[in-house]
Amino acid sequence: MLLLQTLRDEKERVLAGLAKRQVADAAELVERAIALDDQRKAQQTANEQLLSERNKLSKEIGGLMKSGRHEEGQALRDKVNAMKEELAVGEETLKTVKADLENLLLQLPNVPHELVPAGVNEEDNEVFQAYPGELPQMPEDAKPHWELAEEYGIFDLELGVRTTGSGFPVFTGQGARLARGLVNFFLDRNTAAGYTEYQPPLLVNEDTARATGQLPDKEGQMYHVTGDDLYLIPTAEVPLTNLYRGALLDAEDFPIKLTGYTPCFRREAGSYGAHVRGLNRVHQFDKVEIVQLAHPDNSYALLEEMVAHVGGLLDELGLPFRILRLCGGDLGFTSAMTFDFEVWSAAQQRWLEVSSVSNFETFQSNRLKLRYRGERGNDLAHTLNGSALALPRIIAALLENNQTAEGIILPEVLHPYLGRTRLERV
RNA sequence: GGAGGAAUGGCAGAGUGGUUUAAUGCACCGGUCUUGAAAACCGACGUACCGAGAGGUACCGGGGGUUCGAAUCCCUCUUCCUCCGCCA
Repeated sequence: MLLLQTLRDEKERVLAGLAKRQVADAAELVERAIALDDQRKAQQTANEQLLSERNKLSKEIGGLMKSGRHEEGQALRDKVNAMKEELAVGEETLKTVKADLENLLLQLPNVPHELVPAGVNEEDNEVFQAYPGELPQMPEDAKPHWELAEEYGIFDLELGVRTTGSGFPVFTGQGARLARGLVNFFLDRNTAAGYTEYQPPLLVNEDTARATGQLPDKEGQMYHVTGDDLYLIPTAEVPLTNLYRGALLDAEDFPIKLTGYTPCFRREAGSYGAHVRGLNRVHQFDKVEIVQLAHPDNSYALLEEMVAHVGGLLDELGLPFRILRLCGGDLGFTSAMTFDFEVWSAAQQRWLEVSSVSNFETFQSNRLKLRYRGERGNDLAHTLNGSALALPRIIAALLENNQTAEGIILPEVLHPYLGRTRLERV
Protein backbone atom coordinates (compact mmCIF):
# COMPACT_ATOMS: atom_id res chain seq x y z
CA MET A 1 0.00 0.00 0.00
CA LEU A 2 1.32 3.41 -0.95
CA LEU A 3 1.99 5.97 1.75
CA LEU A 4 -0.04 9.16 1.82
CA GLN A 5 3.22 10.98 2.37
CA THR A 6 4.49 9.61 -0.94
CA LEU A 7 1.34 10.67 -2.77
CA ARG A 8 1.73 14.17 -1.40
CA ASP A 9 5.48 14.65 -1.71
CA GLU A 10 6.13 12.80 -4.95
CA LYS A 11 2.91 13.17 -6.87
CA GLU A 12 4.72 13.59 -10.20
CA ARG A 13 6.71 10.40 -9.78
CA VAL A 14 3.65 8.48 -8.60
CA LEU A 15 1.53 9.58 -11.55
CA ALA A 16 4.29 8.89 -14.05
CA GLY A 17 4.76 5.44 -12.53
CA LEU A 18 1.08 4.58 -12.51
CA ALA A 19 0.85 5.73 -16.14
CA LYS A 20 3.48 3.09 -16.97
CA ARG A 21 1.07 0.56 -15.54
CA GLN A 22 -1.78 1.85 -17.66
CA VAL A 23 -3.79 2.95 -14.62
CA ALA A 24 -6.29 5.16 -16.42
CA ASP A 25 -7.73 7.26 -13.59
CA ALA A 26 -4.57 7.54 -11.49
CA ALA A 27 -4.63 11.33 -11.14
CA GLU A 28 -8.22 11.29 -9.96
CA LEU A 29 -7.58 8.50 -7.44
CA VAL A 30 -4.53 10.24 -6.01
CA GLU A 31 -6.34 13.56 -5.68
CA ARG A 32 -9.25 11.87 -3.96
CA ALA A 33 -6.92 10.11 -1.52
CA ILE A 34 -5.23 13.39 -0.59
CA ALA A 35 -8.59 15.10 -0.15
CA LEU A 36 -9.82 12.28 2.07
CA ASP A 37 -6.66 12.47 4.14
CA ASP A 38 -7.14 16.22 4.58
CA GLN A 39 -10.64 15.49 5.77
CA ARG A 40 -9.32 12.82 8.10
CA LYS A 41 -6.82 15.20 9.68
CA ALA A 42 -9.38 17.93 10.20
CA GLN A 43 -11.85 15.52 11.76
CA GLN A 44 -9.22 13.95 13.97
CA THR A 45 -8.04 17.31 15.24
CA ALA A 46 -11.61 18.34 16.03
CA ASN A 47 -12.29 15.06 17.84
CA GLU A 48 -9.13 15.30 19.87
CA GLN A 49 -9.93 18.83 20.97
CA LEU A 50 -13.25 17.59 22.29
CA LEU A 51 -11.63 14.66 24.03
CA SER A 52 -9.03 16.91 25.57
CA GLU A 53 -11.78 19.13 26.94
CA ARG A 54 -13.69 16.14 28.26
CA ASN A 55 -10.64 14.68 29.98
CA LYS A 56 -9.92 18.00 31.63
CA LEU A 57 -13.48 18.38 32.91
CA SER A 58 -13.61 14.78 34.12
CA LYS A 59 -10.58 15.39 36.23
CA GLU A 60 -12.19 18.45 37.73
CA ILE A 61 -15.31 16.45 38.52
CA GLY A 62 -13.20 13.91 40.33
CA GLY A 63 -11.65 16.63 42.47
CA LEU A 64 -14.98 18.28 43.23
CA MET A 65 -16.66 15.00 44.22
CA LYS A 66 -13.80 14.12 46.50
CA SER A 67 -13.95 17.43 48.29
CA GLY A 68 -17.70 17.11 48.71
CA ARG A 69 -18.74 19.85 46.30
CA HIS A 70 -21.38 17.68 44.68
CA GLU A 71 -23.49 20.45 43.18
CA GLU A 72 -20.61 21.95 41.23
CA GLY A 73 -19.64 18.46 40.17
CA GLN A 74 -23.12 17.73 38.90
CA ALA A 75 -23.12 20.95 36.89
CA LEU A 76 -19.91 19.92 35.14
CA ARG A 77 -21.33 16.47 34.58
CA ASP A 78 -24.24 17.96 32.69
CA LYS A 79 -21.84 19.99 30.64
CA VAL A 80 -19.81 16.92 29.61
CA ASN A 81 -22.97 15.01 28.87
CA ALA A 82 -23.95 17.73 26.43
CA MET A 83 -20.70 17.15 24.53
CA LYS A 84 -21.39 13.46 24.06
CA GLU A 85 -23.55 13.75 20.99
CA GLU A 86 -20.99 15.85 19.15
CA LEU A 87 -18.24 13.42 20.10
CA ALA A 88 -20.15 10.39 18.90
CA VAL A 89 -20.93 12.03 15.55
CA GLY A 90 -17.32 13.10 15.15
CA GLU A 91 -16.01 9.62 15.85
CA GLU A 92 -18.47 8.06 13.42
CA THR A 93 -17.41 10.50 10.72
CA LEU A 94 -13.75 9.83 11.33
CA LYS A 95 -14.33 6.10 11.11
CA THR A 96 -16.11 6.45 7.78
CA VAL A 97 -13.46 8.73 6.30
CA LYS A 98 -10.69 6.37 7.40
CA ALA A 99 -12.44 3.37 5.87
CA ASP A 100 -13.02 5.22 2.59
CA LEU A 101 -9.39 6.26 2.48
CA GLU A 102 -8.20 2.73 3.22
CA ASN A 103 -10.38 1.28 0.48
CA LEU A 104 -9.08 3.81 -1.98
CA LEU A 105 -5.44 3.15 -1.10
CA LEU A 106 -5.97 -0.59 -1.45
CA GLN A 107 -6.87 0.00 -5.09
CA LEU A 108 -3.58 1.70 -5.93
CA PRO A 109 -0.78 -0.59 -7.13
CA ASN A 110 2.87 0.02 -6.35
CA VAL A 111 4.78 2.71 -8.23
CA PRO A 112 7.21 1.07 -10.65
CA HIS A 113 10.90 1.88 -10.31
CA GLU A 114 12.30 4.45 -12.71
CA LEU A 115 14.12 1.73 -14.69
CA VAL A 116 10.95 -0.26 -15.34
CA PRO A 117 10.09 0.08 -19.02
CA ALA A 118 6.69 1.35 -20.12
CA GLY A 119 4.55 -1.25 -21.80
CA VAL A 120 1.16 -2.86 -22.01
CA ASN A 121 1.78 -6.60 -21.68
CA GLU A 122 4.41 -9.33 -21.69
CA GLU A 123 5.42 -8.51 -25.25
CA ASP A 124 6.87 -5.23 -24.01
CA ASN A 125 9.10 -6.77 -21.34
CA GLU A 126 12.77 -5.89 -21.57
CA VAL A 127 15.22 -8.70 -22.22
CA PHE A 128 17.55 -7.91 -19.35
CA GLN A 129 19.91 -10.82 -19.93
CA ALA A 130 19.58 -12.77 -23.16
CA TYR A 131 20.73 -16.36 -23.41
CA PRO A 132 24.33 -16.16 -24.59
CA GLY A 133 24.85 -18.13 -27.78
CA GLU A 134 22.60 -20.40 -29.79
CA LEU A 135 19.57 -22.02 -28.23
CA PRO A 136 19.93 -25.80 -28.19
CA GLN A 137 18.13 -27.56 -31.02
CA MET A 138 16.34 -30.87 -30.61
CA PRO A 139 15.72 -33.59 -33.13
CA GLU A 140 12.38 -33.61 -34.92
CA ASP A 141 10.99 -36.41 -32.78
CA ALA A 142 11.74 -34.68 -29.46
CA LYS A 143 8.82 -35.18 -27.11
CA PRO A 144 7.08 -32.68 -24.86
CA HIS A 145 7.29 -33.42 -21.15
CA TRP A 146 3.74 -34.73 -20.82
CA GLU A 147 4.59 -37.53 -23.23
CA LEU A 148 7.90 -38.19 -21.51
CA ALA A 149 6.12 -38.24 -18.15
CA GLU A 150 4.10 -41.22 -19.30
CA GLU A 151 7.09 -42.99 -20.80
CA TYR A 152 9.22 -42.48 -17.68
CA GLY A 153 6.52 -42.65 -15.03
CA ILE A 154 7.19 -39.13 -13.77
CA PHE A 155 3.70 -37.90 -13.00
CA ASP A 156 0.11 -38.84 -13.74
CA LEU A 157 -2.55 -36.24 -14.43
CA GLU A 158 -5.41 -38.73 -14.65
CA LEU A 159 -4.81 -39.92 -11.10
CA GLY A 160 -4.97 -36.32 -9.95
CA VAL A 161 -8.26 -35.79 -11.73
CA ARG A 162 -9.72 -38.78 -9.92
CA THR A 163 -8.62 -37.66 -6.46
CA THR A 164 -9.14 -33.94 -6.87
CA GLY A 165 -9.66 -32.51 -10.34
CA SER A 166 -7.63 -31.28 -13.28
CA GLY A 167 -4.41 -29.46 -12.53
CA PHE A 168 -3.39 -31.60 -9.56
CA PRO A 169 -0.58 -33.79 -10.84
CA VAL A 170 0.39 -36.93 -8.97
CA PHE A 171 4.15 -37.45 -9.05
CA THR A 172 5.09 -41.08 -9.12
CA GLY A 173 8.19 -43.19 -8.52
CA GLN A 174 11.33 -41.55 -9.90
CA GLY A 175 9.26 -38.46 -10.68
CA ALA A 176 8.40 -38.02 -7.00
CA ARG A 177 12.05 -38.63 -6.17
CA LEU A 178 13.06 -35.99 -8.73
CA ALA A 179 10.72 -33.46 -7.12
CA ARG A 180 12.02 -34.22 -3.65
CA GLY A 181 15.61 -34.06 -4.90
CA LEU A 182 15.05 -30.67 -6.50
CA VAL A 183 13.47 -29.28 -3.33
CA ASN A 184 16.45 -30.46 -1.29
CA PHE A 185 18.94 -29.15 -3.82
CA PHE A 186 17.32 -25.71 -3.81
CA LEU A 187 17.05 -25.54 -0.03
CA ASP A 188 20.67 -26.59 0.38
CA ARG A 189 21.87 -23.92 -2.03
CA ASN A 190 19.68 -21.25 -0.45
CA THR A 191 20.78 -21.98 3.10
CA ALA A 192 24.41 -22.08 1.93
CA ALA A 193 23.83 -18.56 0.58
CA GLY A 194 22.75 -17.39 4.04
CA TYR A 195 19.00 -17.88 3.91
CA THR A 196 17.44 -19.35 7.05
CA GLU A 197 15.10 -22.25 6.37
CA TYR A 198 11.48 -22.18 7.57
CA GLN A 199 8.51 -24.51 7.29
CA PRO A 200 5.57 -22.13 7.44
CA PRO A 201 1.83 -22.85 7.58
CA LEU A 202 0.14 -23.55 4.26
CA LEU A 203 -3.11 -21.92 5.36
CA VAL A 204 -3.17 -18.25 6.29
CA ASN A 205 -5.75 -15.90 7.70
CA GLU A 206 -7.16 -12.80 6.07
CA ASP A 207 -4.80 -10.34 7.77
CA THR A 208 -1.80 -12.27 6.53
CA ALA A 209 -3.12 -12.47 2.97
CA ARG A 210 -3.83 -8.75 2.96
CA ALA A 211 -0.43 -7.77 4.34
CA THR A 212 1.52 -9.18 1.40
CA GLY A 213 -1.05 -7.89 -1.08
CA GLN A 214 -2.93 -11.03 -2.14
CA LEU A 215 -6.08 -9.50 -0.72
CA PRO A 216 -8.08 -7.81 -1.95
CA ASP A 217 -6.36 -7.78 -5.33
CA LYS A 218 -6.15 -11.53 -5.95
CA GLU A 219 -9.07 -12.83 -3.95
CA GLY A 220 -10.32 -14.99 -6.84
CA GLN A 221 -6.92 -16.62 -7.37
CA MET A 222 -6.67 -18.17 -3.92
CA TYR A 223 -8.45 -21.20 -2.56
CA HIS A 224 -10.65 -20.06 0.30
CA VAL A 225 -11.46 -22.49 3.11
CA THR A 226 -14.78 -21.00 4.08
CA GLY A 227 -15.42 -23.21 7.10
CA ASP A 228 -12.54 -21.62 8.95
CA ASP A 229 -12.11 -18.52 6.79
CA LEU A 230 -8.54 -19.38 5.81
CA TYR A 231 -6.72 -19.20 2.50
CA LEU A 232 -4.40 -21.78 0.94
CA ILE A 233 -1.15 -20.01 0.17
CA PRO A 234 -0.42 -19.23 -3.48
CA THR A 235 3.26 -18.87 -2.59
CA ALA A 236 5.49 -19.20 0.49
CA GLU A 237 6.07 -15.46 0.15
CA VAL A 238 2.83 -14.95 2.08
CA PRO A 239 3.59 -16.78 5.35
CA LEU A 240 7.35 -16.15 5.20
CA THR A 241 7.10 -12.38 4.83
CA ASN A 242 4.35 -12.27 7.44
CA LEU A 243 6.66 -13.84 10.01
CA TYR A 244 7.86 -10.27 10.48
CA ARG A 245 4.48 -8.57 10.47
CA GLY A 246 4.46 -5.78 13.06
CA ALA A 247 8.17 -6.14 13.79
CA LEU A 248 10.39 -3.23 14.78
CA LEU A 249 13.93 -4.14 13.76
CA ASP A 250 17.30 -2.52 14.25
CA ALA A 251 19.13 -1.32 11.16
CA GLU A 252 21.98 -3.74 11.84
CA ASP A 253 19.57 -6.70 11.66
CA PHE A 254 19.43 -6.27 7.88
CA PRO A 255 19.41 -8.07 5.62
CA ILE A 256 17.14 -10.80 6.97
CA LYS A 257 17.11 -13.74 4.59
CA LEU A 258 14.48 -16.49 4.69
CA THR A 259 13.82 -19.51 2.57
CA GLY A 260 11.16 -22.17 2.65
CA TYR A 261 9.72 -24.99 0.63
CA THR A 262 5.93 -25.17 0.35
CA PRO A 263 3.33 -26.49 -1.98
CA CYS A 264 1.53 -23.57 -3.64
CA PHE A 265 -2.13 -23.45 -4.55
CA ARG A 266 -3.58 -21.31 -7.32
CA ARG A 267 -7.04 -21.41 -8.78
CA GLU A 268 -5.76 -20.01 -12.10
CA ALA A 269 -9.29 -18.94 -12.88
CA GLY A 270 -9.69 -18.09 -16.53
CA SER A 271 -6.64 -19.99 -17.78
CA TYR A 272 -7.10 -22.42 -20.63
CA GLY A 273 -5.67 -23.40 -23.99
CA ALA A 274 -2.79 -25.29 -25.49
CA HIS A 275 -0.15 -23.64 -23.32
CA VAL A 276 -1.50 -25.13 -20.12
CA ARG A 277 -0.78 -28.74 -21.01
CA GLY A 278 1.19 -30.99 -18.70
CA LEU A 279 2.99 -29.09 -15.98
CA ASN A 280 2.86 -25.74 -17.73
CA ARG A 281 0.07 -24.51 -15.48
CA VAL A 282 -1.28 -26.45 -12.51
CA HIS A 283 -3.33 -25.69 -9.39
CA GLN A 284 -0.88 -27.23 -6.93
CA PHE A 285 2.85 -27.14 -7.34
CA ASP A 286 6.04 -27.15 -5.30
CA LYS A 287 8.19 -24.10 -4.91
CA VAL A 288 11.15 -23.03 -2.84
CA GLU A 289 11.01 -19.34 -2.09
CA ILE A 290 13.60 -16.83 -0.94
CA VAL A 291 12.62 -13.67 0.94
CA GLN A 292 14.71 -10.73 2.09
CA LEU A 293 13.90 -7.91 4.46
CA ALA A 294 16.18 -5.02 3.68
CA HIS A 295 17.30 -1.52 4.51
CA PRO A 296 15.88 0.85 1.86
CA ASP A 297 19.37 2.08 0.97
CA ASN A 298 20.57 -1.20 -0.48
CA SER A 299 17.47 -3.16 -1.42
CA TYR A 300 18.25 -2.91 -5.12
CA ALA A 301 21.73 -4.27 -4.57
CA LEU A 302 20.08 -7.21 -2.79
CA LEU A 303 17.65 -7.63 -5.68
CA GLU A 304 20.66 -8.01 -7.98
CA GLU A 305 22.17 -10.49 -5.54
CA MET A 306 18.98 -12.55 -5.61
CA VAL A 307 18.89 -12.45 -9.41
CA ALA A 308 22.47 -13.69 -9.49
CA HIS A 309 21.64 -16.45 -7.00
CA VAL A 310 18.68 -17.72 -9.01
CA GLY A 311 20.75 -17.56 -12.20
CA GLY A 312 23.39 -19.65 -10.45
CA LEU A 313 20.84 -22.36 -9.68
CA LEU A 314 19.79 -22.56 -13.31
CA ASP A 315 23.41 -22.67 -14.42
CA GLU A 316 24.04 -25.59 -12.10
CA LEU A 317 21.05 -27.38 -13.56
CA GLY A 318 22.40 -26.71 -17.04
CA LEU A 319 19.18 -25.11 -18.26
CA PRO A 320 19.32 -22.37 -20.89
CA PHE A 321 17.60 -19.27 -19.57
CA ARG A 322 17.06 -15.60 -20.07
CA ILE A 323 16.09 -12.82 -17.68
CA LEU A 324 13.34 -10.32 -18.40
CA ARG A 325 12.67 -7.06 -16.67
CA LEU A 326 8.90 -6.76 -16.57
CA CYS A 327 7.32 -3.70 -18.13
CA GLY A 328 4.79 -1.57 -16.24
CA GLY A 329 1.81 -3.33 -17.76
CA ASP A 330 3.03 -6.80 -16.81
CA LEU A 331 4.28 -5.91 -13.34
CA GLY A 332 2.49 -7.45 -10.36
CA PHE A 333 0.24 -5.21 -8.27
CA THR A 334 2.62 -5.04 -5.32
CA SER A 335 5.98 -4.91 -7.09
CA ALA A 336 8.22 -1.95 -7.89
CA MET A 337 10.54 -4.01 -10.06
CA THR A 338 10.41 -7.64 -11.14
CA PHE A 339 12.79 -9.90 -13.03
CA ASP A 340 11.34 -13.03 -14.57
CA PHE A 341 13.49 -16.05 -15.31
CA GLU A 342 12.50 -18.14 -18.29
CA VAL A 343 14.05 -21.46 -19.27
CA TRP A 344 14.04 -22.58 -22.84
CA SER A 345 11.98 -25.66 -23.48
CA ALA A 346 13.55 -27.17 -26.54
CA ALA A 347 10.78 -29.63 -27.26
CA GLN A 348 7.98 -27.10 -26.89
CA GLN A 349 10.08 -24.41 -28.57
CA ARG A 350 9.05 -21.79 -26.04
CA TRP A 351 10.19 -20.00 -22.92
CA LEU A 352 8.79 -21.14 -19.58
CA GLU A 353 8.71 -18.86 -16.55
CA VAL A 354 10.37 -20.54 -13.58
CA SER A 355 11.11 -17.64 -11.25
CA SER A 356 9.99 -14.15 -10.49
CA VAL A 357 12.26 -11.97 -8.36
CA SER A 358 10.83 -8.70 -7.06
CA ASN A 359 11.50 -5.67 -4.92
CA PHE A 360 8.33 -4.39 -3.25
CA GLU A 361 10.09 -1.47 -1.59
CA THR A 362 7.71 -0.32 1.19
CA PHE A 363 4.48 -1.47 -0.47
CA GLN A 364 4.19 -4.65 1.60
CA SER A 365 5.94 -3.36 4.71
CA ASN A 366 3.41 -0.55 4.95
CA ARG A 367 0.65 -3.13 5.25
CA LEU A 368 2.84 -5.39 7.38
CA LYS A 369 3.83 -2.51 9.65
CA LEU A 370 7.36 -3.83 9.30
CA ARG A 371 9.75 -1.12 10.47
CA TYR A 372 13.29 -0.54 11.65
CA ARG A 373 14.92 2.04 13.88
CA GLY A 374 16.54 4.32 11.35
CA GLU A 375 18.77 7.34 11.46
CA ARG A 376 15.75 9.62 11.12
CA GLY A 377 13.40 7.75 13.42
CA ASN A 378 11.45 4.61 12.65
CA ASP A 379 11.00 3.82 9.00
CA LEU A 380 9.47 1.13 6.82
CA ALA A 381 11.76 -1.67 5.66
CA HIS A 382 11.91 -2.96 2.10
CA THR A 383 10.74 -6.48 1.27
CA LEU A 384 11.94 -8.64 -1.61
CA ASN A 385 11.30 -12.16 -2.74
CA GLY A 386 11.88 -14.62 -5.50
CA SER A 387 11.35 -18.21 -6.51
CA ALA A 388 14.41 -20.36 -6.06
CA LEU A 389 12.84 -22.20 -7.71
CA ALA A 390 9.36 -23.30 -8.85
CA LEU A 391 9.44 -26.99 -9.70
CA PRO A 392 6.94 -27.90 -12.42
CA ARG A 393 8.49 -26.06 -15.33
CA ILE A 394 11.99 -26.92 -14.15
CA ILE A 395 10.97 -30.56 -14.33
CA ALA A 396 9.38 -29.99 -17.73
CA ALA A 397 12.55 -28.40 -19.08
CA LEU A 398 14.84 -31.04 -17.56
CA LEU A 399 12.80 -33.81 -19.14
CA GLU A 400 12.51 -32.17 -22.52
CA ASN A 401 16.02 -30.77 -22.90
CA ASN A 402 17.86 -33.80 -21.57
CA GLN A 403 16.00 -36.57 -23.39
CA THR A 404 18.26 -39.04 -25.18
CA ALA A 405 17.95 -42.51 -26.58
CA GLU A 406 19.56 -43.74 -23.33
CA GLY A 407 17.15 -41.98 -21.05
CA ILE A 408 16.92 -38.55 -19.44
CA ILE A 409 20.35 -37.38 -18.40
CA LEU A 410 20.33 -35.71 -14.98
CA PRO A 411 22.58 -32.72 -14.29
CA GLU A 412 25.52 -33.66 -12.13
CA VAL A 413 24.39 -31.58 -9.14
CA LEU A 414 21.29 -33.76 -8.83
CA HIS A 415 23.12 -37.10 -8.86
CA PRO A 416 23.63 -37.25 -5.08
CA TYR A 417 20.01 -36.20 -4.50
CA LEU A 418 18.54 -38.90 -6.72
CA GLY A 419 21.14 -41.60 -6.30
CA ARG A 420 21.40 -42.01 -10.07
CA THR A 421 22.70 -40.22 -13.15
CA ARG A 422 19.73 -40.64 -15.47
CA LEU A 423 16.06 -41.45 -15.46
CA GLU A 424 15.06 -44.74 -17.05
CA ARG A 425 11.97 -45.63 -19.08
CA VAL A 426 9.43 -47.72 -17.22
C1' G B 1 -15.05 -30.94 21.67
C1' G B 2 -15.75 -30.17 27.52
C1' A B 3 -14.17 -27.74 32.38
C1' G B 4 -11.18 -24.16 34.77
C1' G B 5 -7.33 -20.22 34.77
C1' A B 6 -4.73 -16.33 32.38
C1' A B 7 -3.35 -12.09 28.84
C1' U B 8 -0.21 -5.12 31.62
C1' G B 9 6.20 -1.90 28.44
C1' G B 10 12.27 -5.72 25.62
C1' C B 11 11.54 -9.24 30.07
C1' A B 12 9.59 -10.01 35.05
C1' G B 13 5.67 -8.02 37.72
C1' A B 14 2.23 -4.39 40.88
C1' G B 15 -2.16 -1.98 40.02
C1' U B 16 -9.99 -3.79 40.90
C1' G B 17 -13.42 3.45 39.02
C1' G B 18 -10.46 9.67 39.69
C1' U B 19 -2.63 13.21 41.04
C1' U B 20 -1.79 6.18 36.68
C1' U B 21 1.62 11.66 32.54
C1' A B 22 1.16 2.57 34.58
C1' A B 23 4.69 1.44 40.64
C1' U B 24 9.00 -1.57 41.24
C1' G B 25 12.96 -4.80 39.54
C1' C B 26 15.96 -6.57 35.44
C1' A B 27 17.87 -5.53 30.59
C1' C B 28 19.45 -1.69 27.21
C1' C B 29 21.55 3.49 26.49
C1' G B 30 24.20 8.08 28.40
C1' G B 31 27.05 10.01 32.51
C1' U B 32 29.99 10.22 37.39
C1' C B 33 33.81 7.30 39.69
C1' U B 34 38.10 3.96 37.80
C1' U B 35 44.56 2.87 34.53
C1' G B 36 40.51 -0.35 32.42
C1' A B 37 36.38 -3.21 33.94
C1' A B 38 32.92 -4.53 37.71
C1' A B 39 30.17 -2.49 41.69
C1' A B 40 27.86 1.88 43.33
C1' C B 41 25.45 6.37 42.19
C1' C B 42 22.91 9.93 38.70
C1' G B 43 20.04 10.42 34.29
C1' A B 44 17.43 8.90 30.09
C1' C B 45 14.50 4.85 28.50
C1' G B 46 7.48 2.54 24.36
C1' U B 47 4.43 3.07 19.73
C1' A B 48 1.20 5.66 16.37
C1' C B 49 -1.46 9.90 14.85
C1' C B 50 -2.58 15.49 14.87
C1' G B 51 0.32 20.07 15.37
C1' A B 52 5.31 25.00 12.72
C1' G B 53 5.87 24.61 17.93
C1' A B 54 4.06 24.52 22.75
C1' G B 55 1.42 20.67 23.24
C1' G B 56 -2.69 17.23 22.38
C1' U B 57 -5.00 12.32 21.47
C1' A B 58 -4.99 7.07 21.45
C1' C B 59 -2.87 2.40 22.96
C1' C B 60 -2.65 -2.39 29.44
C1' G B 61 -4.68 -9.29 23.80
C1' G B 62 -8.98 -7.59 19.68
C1' G B 63 -13.94 -5.46 19.30
C1' G B 64 -18.26 -3.42 21.71
C1' G B 65 -20.79 -1.41 26.15
C1' U B 66 -21.61 1.12 31.19
C1' U B 67 -19.76 5.96 33.32
C1' C B 68 -18.59 12.86 33.85
C1' G B 69 -14.22 9.53 33.97
C1' A B 70 -12.14 2.48 32.55
C1' A B 71 -5.82 -1.17 32.80
C1' U B 72 -9.79 -1.59 36.60
C1' C B 73 -16.93 -3.01 35.83
C1' C B 74 -20.14 -5.70 31.87
C1' C B 75 -20.64 -8.38 26.96
C1' U B 76 -18.11 -10.74 23.02
C1' C B 77 -14.06 -12.70 20.21
C1' U B 78 -8.99 -14.41 19.98
C1' U B 79 -4.70 -16.58 21.95
C1' C B 80 -1.99 -19.15 25.77
C1' C B 81 -1.78 -22.45 30.20
C1' U B 82 -3.85 -26.75 33.25
C1' C B 83 -7.04 -31.01 33.20
C1' C B 84 -10.44 -34.38 30.41
C1' G B 85 -11.87 -36.46 25.59
C1' C B 86 -10.32 -37.45 20.54
C1' C B 87 -6.14 -38.00 17.42
C1' A B 88 -0.98 -38.40 13.05
